[in-house]
Amino acid sequence: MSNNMKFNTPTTTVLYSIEETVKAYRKLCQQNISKVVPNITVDQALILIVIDRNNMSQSEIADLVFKDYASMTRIVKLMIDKNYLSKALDDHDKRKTKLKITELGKAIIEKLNPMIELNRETALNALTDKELEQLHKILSKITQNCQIPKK
Amino acid sequence: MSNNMKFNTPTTTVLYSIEETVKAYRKLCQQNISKVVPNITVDQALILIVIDRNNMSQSEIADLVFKDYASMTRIVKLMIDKNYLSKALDDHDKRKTKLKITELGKAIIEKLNPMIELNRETALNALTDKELEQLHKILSKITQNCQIPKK
DNA sequence: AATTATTATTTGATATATCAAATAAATGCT
DNA sequence: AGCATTTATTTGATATATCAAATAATAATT
Repeated sequence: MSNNMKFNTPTTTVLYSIEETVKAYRKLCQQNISKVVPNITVDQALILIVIDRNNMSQSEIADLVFKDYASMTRIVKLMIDKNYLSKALDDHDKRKTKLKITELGKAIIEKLNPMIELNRETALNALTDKELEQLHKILSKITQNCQIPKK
Repeated sequence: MSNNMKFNTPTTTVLYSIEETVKAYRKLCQQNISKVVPNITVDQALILIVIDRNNMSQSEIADLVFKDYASMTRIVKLMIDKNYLSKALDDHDKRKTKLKITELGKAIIEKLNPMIELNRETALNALTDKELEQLHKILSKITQNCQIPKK
């Protein structure tokens, strides 16, 4: 009821402040990543690392990083062009795509790792474990609330 | 130190879960907004309302909603094409743009308002005032941590 | 007043988001 | 086996994000 006392106008709504944070974090990440690997985007960097750590099909990876399949197709294409990735069909299911990190890709991941760690530490500086837990819990609730039942 | 125990891989970092929430909320908003006003995007809807409530120049509005000026230019252009907005030069400073809501725009805002309220309520369902405060506080900290000093 | 610097906005180029429709391969059904 | 359905990915169209460079108007400086 009075829940929204301070969150009443569009400019003071949750989305507003959450989105502000996301944008600030992405900007920080992009700037720092560019210092160690020019010509790679935050999304590409994340996807590269996720592919490296998970042996999954393209759309499973997409789900993991919350990318639309169409977006994923295009991001992957760009990374193949830059020779970070290569693509092959899954032997057992030729609809599926298997993505492999190239040597160049692996070298880039090595460069990225410490910077990603730094970015996280920078963003979470002075946050307590408790706060992180709270944040996670609250965000989960909101995410849950926003789920649209698919019929 | 052990701060990151559970937040160690890229897929479990803050950005990850914050971005998940943002995307879920945006999706909900878009679906609901489309029900009352087809052919408008979440961003356009937000900007329309913010323009209506604030008598500011284009870039001030952009700052308010965290849009890049270039993006703002294009969003505004689309909304002018759809006759939601009109544009005029500021009399005292001809570099500045004054945006005005058209009659059609005003009618659309009327349709949007209740849905925006509903979206917020849906997203924040079952969240306590305390949680909202915590969320706001934690997000502010992170946003602050991510600020890049501009020289 | 003329020149330079700053500010507001735009444009170009490229990356990503999203929806709908198209493909192609695999599965399920009869 | 043959056909309909589902699944994984792609393509097209449009919107937005971001950076750099361009414009145009104002402000500051010499």
